[in-house]
Order: sequence, then C-alpha cells, then structure tokens
Amino acid sequence: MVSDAKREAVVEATKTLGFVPNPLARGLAGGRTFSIGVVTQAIDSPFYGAALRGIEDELDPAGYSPLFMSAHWDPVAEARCLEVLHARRVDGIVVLMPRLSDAALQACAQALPVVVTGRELRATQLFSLHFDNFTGALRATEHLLALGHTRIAFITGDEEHPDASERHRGYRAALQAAGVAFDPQLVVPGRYHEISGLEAVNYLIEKKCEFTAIFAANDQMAAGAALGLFQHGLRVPEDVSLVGFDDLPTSVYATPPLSTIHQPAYELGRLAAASVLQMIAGTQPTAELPSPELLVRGSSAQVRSSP
Amino acid sequence: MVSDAKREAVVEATKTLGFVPNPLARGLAGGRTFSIGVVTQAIDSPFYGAALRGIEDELDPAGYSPLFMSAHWDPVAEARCLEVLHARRVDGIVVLMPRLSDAALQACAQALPVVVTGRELRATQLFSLHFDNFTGALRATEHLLALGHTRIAFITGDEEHPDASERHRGYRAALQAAGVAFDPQLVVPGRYHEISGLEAVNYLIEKKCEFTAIFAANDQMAAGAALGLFQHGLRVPEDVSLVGFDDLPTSVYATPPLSTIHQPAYELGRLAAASVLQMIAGTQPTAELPSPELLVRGSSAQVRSSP
DNA sequence: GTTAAGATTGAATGCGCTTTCAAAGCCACA
DNA sequence: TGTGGCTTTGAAAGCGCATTCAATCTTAAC
Repeated sequence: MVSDAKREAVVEATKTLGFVPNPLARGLAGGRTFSIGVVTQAIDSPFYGAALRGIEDELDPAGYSPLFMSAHWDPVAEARCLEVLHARRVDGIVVLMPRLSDAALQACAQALPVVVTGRELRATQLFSLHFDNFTGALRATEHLLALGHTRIAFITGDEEHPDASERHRGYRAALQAAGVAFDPQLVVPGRYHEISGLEAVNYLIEKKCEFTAIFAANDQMAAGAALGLFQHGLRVPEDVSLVGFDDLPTSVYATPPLSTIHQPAYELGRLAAASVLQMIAGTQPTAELPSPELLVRGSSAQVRSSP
Repeated sequence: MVSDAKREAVVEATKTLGFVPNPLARGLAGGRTFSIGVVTQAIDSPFYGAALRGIEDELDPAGYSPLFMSAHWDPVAEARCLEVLHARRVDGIVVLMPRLSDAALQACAQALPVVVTGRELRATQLFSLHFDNFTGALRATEHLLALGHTRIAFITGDEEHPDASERHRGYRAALQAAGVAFDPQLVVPGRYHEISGLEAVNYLIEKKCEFTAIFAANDQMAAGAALGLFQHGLRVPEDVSLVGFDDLPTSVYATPPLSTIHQPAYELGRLAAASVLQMIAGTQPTAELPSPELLVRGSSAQVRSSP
C-alpha cells in the first residue's frame, strides 16, 4: 500500500517536471493502449454524429481515446476496419450497426471485447445493444391510424439492415392489429437516403396510388418525401401526414417539424462505450436502451374527410 | 538497390505468414506513427461531418489514420487536444476552425506539421486553408438585392469566429455597393445554432422590423429562421426570401430547398489532409479552396411589390 | 591478381514504458 | 536477539520494431 500523501507528491512532481508518458511505449510494454476502436458506417451521417459524441463523452473521462473508422456499409471494408483496429492494439471495439456476419463479429470478439449495436447477439466478450425498431414502427403507424388514416404509404429502409425489416414488420403489425388491409402497392422500397424518399413519393404519385399519410423508415427519407410532396403541390400535414423515424437533430427544424420516433443515438453511443469499458474492467455489461418514443410534431394531422 | 522480384517475394511471404506489423512498435522505434491528429469543434455537426470524411478519404490510401478529437469551441479543451495528440506522437495535426490564438497554434507548429482551416496564418510547418467568407456573403446579399430586396435582415454567426465577422462584412459591403442604407435594426446576433435563427426571427417580428428577406450566416440558423417564419404564418419565399450559408447536405431537402452559398466542406477536409501529408513529406503545400458559389434554390424570390 | 568502392547481410542497440524478480528493509512476535 | 512474514526498492528483461554499424560479399577498375 502506498500512502495518499506519497501518491500526491508523485503526481505533483510529475506535473512540475512536465513528464508526459508516451502512450506508444505504454501500449507496447503494457499491452493496453487505452484506446477504443469505433467502427461506424458513415462518419458524416447525422445519426452517427450523435452516437460518436456519446462515445467521446463517455470515453474521455475514463482516460480512453476513441479511434474512429468508417466502413461505408461495406462488409469488406468493415472487416478491414476490424483488422486495422486489432493491429493497432485497441483495448476494445464498438461496432455501430454492423453489416458483417454474426460469425465474423463473434470471431473478432475472441480476441478482444466487442460491443455491437443494432443487432441481438451475445457471446463471451461480446455485448449487443439493441433498439426496439419493431415497437417504434408500430407506434408510428398506430399514431397515423389513430388520426384516421388508412391509406398509409410506407417507405422502407435498406432491407439488408435488420432494423429496416423490423420497422417494416412494425408497420404491418400495426395495420393488422387495426384491421386495416395491407396493400403492397403502398410499400415503396428505399435505401435510407433522402433521395429515396423523394423518389418514393414520385413513384406513388406516378402510379396514382391513393394515400393520405406516409411513414418513412427514417427521417432522412422523410425529408426527401417532404420535398417530393412539396414539388407536387401537396401540403404537409393538410394533404398528407408524414412521420419519420430516428428524430435527427434537424427534424425538429423541418417545416413543418417532423413527427417521428425518437432514437436515442447519443445514449446509444454512451451506453456502448460504457459497456466496452465494463467488459475491459471484467464485469458483464447490463445496459439497455430506452424504449422507442413517439414525438408528435407538426407533420401529422387528422385525415381529411374528403381526400 | 533491391530487385523488384525480391521485393515481391518478401511481400508475398509477409502475407502468407500472416505477419502484421505492430504500429505501436513502429511508432516507438521509428518515431513515426502514420497517424494524423484532427481536432474538430463538434464531431456531430453536419458541417464537420463532411470535412472529416474528406480527411478520411485522403488519409486512408496514404496509409495514415486520423485521430479525431472534439474541442467543443472551447480554447482550453482545444489546447488539451493538441497536447494529447502531441503525446500520442501523431505525425501531423489538422485543426478545423481553431478557437486558439495564432500564437498557440504557431507554438504547436514548432513541434510538428500543422494545418489550420478558417484562418489566414503562415509559418514554417504551419499551413492554412482559408475560405473566402467575405465574398460568399457578398454574393448572397447581392443575390437578394438583385431580386429587389432592400430590407434584408442578417442573422450573424458567433462573432468570435473570424468567418462570422467576415460574413458580416460581406453583407454590409454588398449593401453599400448597392447604395442601400445599412439599418442596424436588421442585424440580429446569432450563435450558429438552429435555435438562434428561430429566436432571431421572433425578435424581428416582435420588434415589428420590416423585412422582405433574411440572410442567415449559416444554414443551421436559416433552418431555424424558416421554422420561425412558418410559425408566424409567413411563407418562404412568397412573403420572405431566405438565404443561408454553407450548403449543408440537408439544405437541398428543406421545403423549399434553401438558396445558399456552397462551402466545400468535403474538399476542405481532403485538401487539409493532403497538405499535412505534403508537409510531412517535406514539400510546401500549395492547396487552395475553391471560390464561394451561390446556389439559387427555392427559398429566394423576387420581392413582392406590396409587402 | 590485387585493391578500393559499393552492395548485402546480420547482429546489436535503443525507443519508453510495464512487469517481474530478487534483494533489502521493516515490523512483530517468540 | 532471532526468525518469519510483510512491504519497499532497484535492477533487469522485454514489448516489436527501426536504425545503425560492422562484417561479409560483390563488382569493377587498375
């Protein structure tokens, strides 16, 4: 045991002498680098931005540094990210919305603690943080249903993502529960980008589909849809109600502000980071994401009696 | 000289044996870590996101890794970032829109190559990449003037940033050149966040200021202003024309799409990264940012004869 | 065939720290 | 005073690589 006084003295001496330990040498010698690899899909996405900040905020006080890498939704690139991170001897890895196979992630987790989000997956040294996309989409659709809408178009996300198909399931489950017949015509495929939303609206209108509401699988597509509606002279929410998913920081400043499902991106980042830290410390993380929450703003309204 | 054949053989042997060099050891022994420190103000800002991607895209093929840190517009935090990065033995540093004093940055540049953006500053091992905010603001204001507007409100940025005051100067210079009297009432202070734009509009309307157009010093505030106008029942561009600055990815999906000055955030990132790399290689960078470009979209229109 | 210059190889050193291990010091109890 | 357990201290080994330097081999010129 070292007395507190002595510890103090050393710390102070360290400061006055301007001694700065070399992280590289520490890493080499000690095997721990105090850095966490973070693989994200797109560093410039509004959704990931918030998550990255959460990670930063959690890691910094703990003396850890994040090492961000973007995989651009490419499994091959993602695998490369994991390799590089592993080579750089990070102490743990957070993978935000992986596109890699479960097996690949589990393999990675054999070497060091891994936290993944957007997937349900458990193994030793592997923890997953999962958001209930199904219920979120259910709530969004229920909301439109409650406003009297029955012709609700759905713009899907990239169905390769599990969260996209879960949202799709939620939409259909809500319709079914309400006894509203499912019309495949009203489901338009999207790829999570704004342009998909715009194209989807154009498609619906071209096909002369009748709809009084649109539920987009994320806010970016909702923004695109809003523009599409605007270009066709359709007003939101007077002519068409619009609901998104994610609650991007910009969505509250849309005109009209977008009704959406809040996804706790920042908390996701914090919890993911906290979880790796826990695993590194040797304890099993227990974090759970908050439940989806519907935010009713100006873009959704009672259906008009005569369309 | 080593023959190509031998080099090939070694590379292949390296691969088949699965040899992965340890970057930590390389850094310790060789003094070079093949990593570049990047200090940004907010990793979750839409503007910085694009810049960071540019940096990533440029660094990756060169075999360098970025090390991102956020300073949150706090000079003290920024200084700490520089220290940490220096301690981590990065080979060079990119500071995006620094808040630190010129002297502090120059001091940092004595230890290793530094590239800063958003400021004009030159020294050995210090290169700056500057965007012509003045001309950008001039062009934006000229555009509104050309549409017949004379009552043009201006929402300033955080005037502590040099770019904010340059945009302010551009606004005033355009008015003066057009012979339009400057009215201090029309200038409302903002802080670059959406909420500032909203508040600014509320303020203008409360004060019963007459205006037919708003020029916001960035797109985020323009989005806030758009919401403010919407809440007051004013239509864009029929009642009020709106012009922003930055050309955020989301701005083209605003309703109506926002007229704005394109700021090349992605190119900024690429050029900044390329410049550090050049300095590390021992050559003086010469990169220059493209000139500001006005993008006329749906949010600006001819002034109505009777307001 | 000799020698000087250049190319190639191998071994040794050290980057700055953590870790380990042995030696030395300490206290308490017999 | 002596012994066993305890902590403290110091020195040494090694993390995985780059770099350096001496030693060996090659080549070309005399």
